[in-house]
Amino acid sequence: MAGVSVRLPDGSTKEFAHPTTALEFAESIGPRLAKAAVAATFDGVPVDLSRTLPDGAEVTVVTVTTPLGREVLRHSTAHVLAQAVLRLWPGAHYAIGPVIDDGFYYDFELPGGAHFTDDDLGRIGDEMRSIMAEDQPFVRHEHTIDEGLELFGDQPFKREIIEAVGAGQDEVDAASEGAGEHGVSTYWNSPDFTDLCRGPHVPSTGKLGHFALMRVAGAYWRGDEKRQQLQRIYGTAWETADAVTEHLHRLQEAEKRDHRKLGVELDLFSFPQQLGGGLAVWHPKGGIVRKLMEDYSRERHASGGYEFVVTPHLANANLFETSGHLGFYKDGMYPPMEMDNGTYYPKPMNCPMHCLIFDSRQRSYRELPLRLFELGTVYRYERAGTLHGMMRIRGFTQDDSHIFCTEDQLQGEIASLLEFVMSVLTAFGFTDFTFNLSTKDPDKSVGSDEIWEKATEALRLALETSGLEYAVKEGDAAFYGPKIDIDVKDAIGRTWQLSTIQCDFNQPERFGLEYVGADNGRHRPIMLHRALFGSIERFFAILVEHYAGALPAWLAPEQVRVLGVRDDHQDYADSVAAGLESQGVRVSVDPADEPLGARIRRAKLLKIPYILVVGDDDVAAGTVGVNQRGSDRPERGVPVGAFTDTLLAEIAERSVETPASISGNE
RNA sequence: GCCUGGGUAGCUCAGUCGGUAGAGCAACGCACUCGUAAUGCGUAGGUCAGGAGUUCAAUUCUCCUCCCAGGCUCCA
Repeated sequence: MAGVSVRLPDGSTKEFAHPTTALEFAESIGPRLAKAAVAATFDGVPVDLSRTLPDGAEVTVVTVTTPLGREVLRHSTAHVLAQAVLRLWPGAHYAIGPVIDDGFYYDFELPGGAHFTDDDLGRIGDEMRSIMAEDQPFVRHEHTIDEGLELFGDQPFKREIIEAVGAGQDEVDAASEGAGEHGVSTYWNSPDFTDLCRGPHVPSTGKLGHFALMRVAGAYWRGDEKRQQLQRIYGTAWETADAVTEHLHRLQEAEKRDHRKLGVELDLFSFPQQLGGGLAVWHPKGGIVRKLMEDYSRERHASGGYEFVVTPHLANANLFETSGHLGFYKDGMYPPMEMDNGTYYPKPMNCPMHCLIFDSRQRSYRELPLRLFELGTVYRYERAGTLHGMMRIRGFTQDDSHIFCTEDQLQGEIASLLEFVMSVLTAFGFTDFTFNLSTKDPDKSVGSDEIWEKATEALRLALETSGLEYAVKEGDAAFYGPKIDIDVKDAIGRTWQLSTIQCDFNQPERFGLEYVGADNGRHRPIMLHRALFGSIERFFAILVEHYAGALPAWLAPEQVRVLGVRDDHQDYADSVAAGLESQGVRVSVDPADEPLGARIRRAKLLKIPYILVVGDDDVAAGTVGVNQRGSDRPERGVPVGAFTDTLLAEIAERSVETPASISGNE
C-alpha cells in the first residue's frame, strides 16, 4: 500500500509511509496529545482513534477537554452504564443512551417489570467502576442489517431501531444509534456486552472514571406517552474528578437561586395547599414587585401606542368553538360550568375576547394598526406532573396584546415589535437574546397552506430586515399561525423562552373580522399576538432566579433599611427613613433591641440593597453609614442628601447595576 | 397523566426495630444599648399531610387520596 498524506488543522500536511491509525498520528505529533486524545475527526467526521487515516483527509485529534471530546467520554460512559445494568439485571432490555448537556442517560426495561430505585444507583456505579478497572476495549464492527437483527435477537428496542432504517420517520434516531442504509455498526467491549452505536468511543473503558449517576426517572419509549415507559438513569461525566465536583457545585449554586426556595425565604409568595395545586398567592413583598413590573409594562405600552382593554375570566363555550381553542386544547382547559343560558369556560387565552372588541363596531383602515393590550388572567388545567412553582402554574396573567393591522403594515409592525420586546426586556437586565422562528405543524393547525406561507414569510422578512439571526423550529407553531419566540440568557447562562410574536391570519377569518379600506371595500385584518413577559408569574420567577433574589433597587420590595446603633439614635433613624419615604423610597427601620450585627445580618439575608447604620457621628453631622448590598466595605459619613440623590437616580434610571460608590468620591 | 423519591413546629432537619415527639433558626416576652453578617434568659408552637385498615396500642406496618421534588409527556 502506498503512503498516505493528511492535512492538519493548521494547513500543514503530514506523510506516512504505512497505514497509520489516528492514535499513531496523535503520537507522531506528541505523547501529551496522544494521552489526552479520546477520538479523532476525518474531514470533520468523528471517528475512533483506532481508525486508519484515509489519504488526503483533514485530520484533527479530539482531546477530552473539548466539547466533542466530552461527548465521546459521556457516550462511552453511557455504554458502561448499560453494561453494568445488564450484568446486574440479566435479561434487561436496553434502549438508547445518548449524550445530553453536561451528561448522558440510558433507558432500560428491567425483567419482570422491575424498576430502579434511588438505592440502585450506588450498586450500578460500583459495577461501572469495576468495568472501567477491567479496561475493556471498545471494538468497532460493521454488520449488515440482517446480521444486526440477528445479533440483537433478544433486544426488542435495538431491533426496532434497526428496523426503522428505510421506514422514514425514525431515520435520524436510527442513524445516531449506528443504523443506516449501509448497515449497522456495533461496539464490542467484552464477550458479555455489545451495543449498537455510531461511535466514536474512547479506546477502552480504562479511559473513563470521572462520572456520577444523578437520578432515576421514567421516560416513554420514543418519547411517545402512548408507548411503554422505560426506566431512565441520568449521569454526568467529565475529564477529571475536579471537573465532576465543579459541575455538582454549579448545580448546587443553581439550586440556591430556585425561585421556590427564595419565594419562601424572601416572603414573596406561596402555594397554600388549601388553594389547590398550581395556584399561587402573592404576599406583600412579591406583590409590590409584581406591581412595579406591571406599572412599567403599562407605561411602556401606553407610550408604545397600545390601548388598554379589560375582559372577563369566563366565556361562553361558543367563543372557544369559534376560536378553535376547544378543538385543540379542551384537555388543557378547566372543565365547563353549566349555567342557565349555556356552557361557560374559564378562559385559557385572551385573544378571542380581543377579537370581539375589534368586532364590536365597524372598523376603518384609519384605525389600524389597532393595538389592544391587557394584563389578562387566564386559567389552564396543566397536568399535575408539569406544575413547577411560578414557572408552570394553573392560573396566571399574560401581558397580552393583539395587534390588528393591514397586510401592508404587517412587516413594519413585526419589526417594531422586535425592537419593543428587546427594549423592555433590557430594562429588566436581560441583554442576550436568541430568536426562533416556528413553522406549521401539519397535524395540528388550521388554515390553508397559502395563508401559512404568507404569515411565515412575513415573520422571516421582519427578522432578516432587522438583521437578527434566528433558528427555524419546524412544526413548532401555534395552531393558528407561525411565531417568533425570543429566548433570553440569564446570569448563570441558562436560557428561558420568554416573549412570543405570533402571526395569525386564521382567527380574523374565524371571527369574520373586517375593516373598511380606503377603497371603500371590506378587508380582513391580520392579527399579531404577542406577549413580552409571557406570564407575569413565570417572568417574575425568572427574574428572581436571574438575580438570585437580589433584585435591582428599582424592583426591590424593600430598598433601604435604617439601623440605629443604640436606642437613642432611633429618632434620627426615623427621620432619615421619613425623609426617604417622602421621596417614594421603600424603607423601614429596625430598632436597636438586638445587636447591630444581628440586624445587619437579617437585612443582608433579605437582600435589601442598602442598609444605613446611624450612630453618634451621624446624628451630629447629618450623615449615614451606607452598607451596600454585595459590598463588605461600608462607607461611613455619607451626607443624607448625597445618599438620597444617588439612590433616587439609581431608581429613576431603573438601573440593573449597583453604583460603585454612593458618595461619588471613589 | 406516567415513573422514582418524599411529606414530622413558620423554616431546616433529627427521631420512633409499633407504646401519641425533639433540636437549631424564626415568632412572642423580659433583660441587654451595642458602629457593620447570629446578645442572653424565658415562653409558646405539632391530629407527625388527610382518610381507611391491621393491632391492646399506628407518627411508625398496609391500602387509598392529596400535596411536594426530580424526570417523561404536554405547554394555545
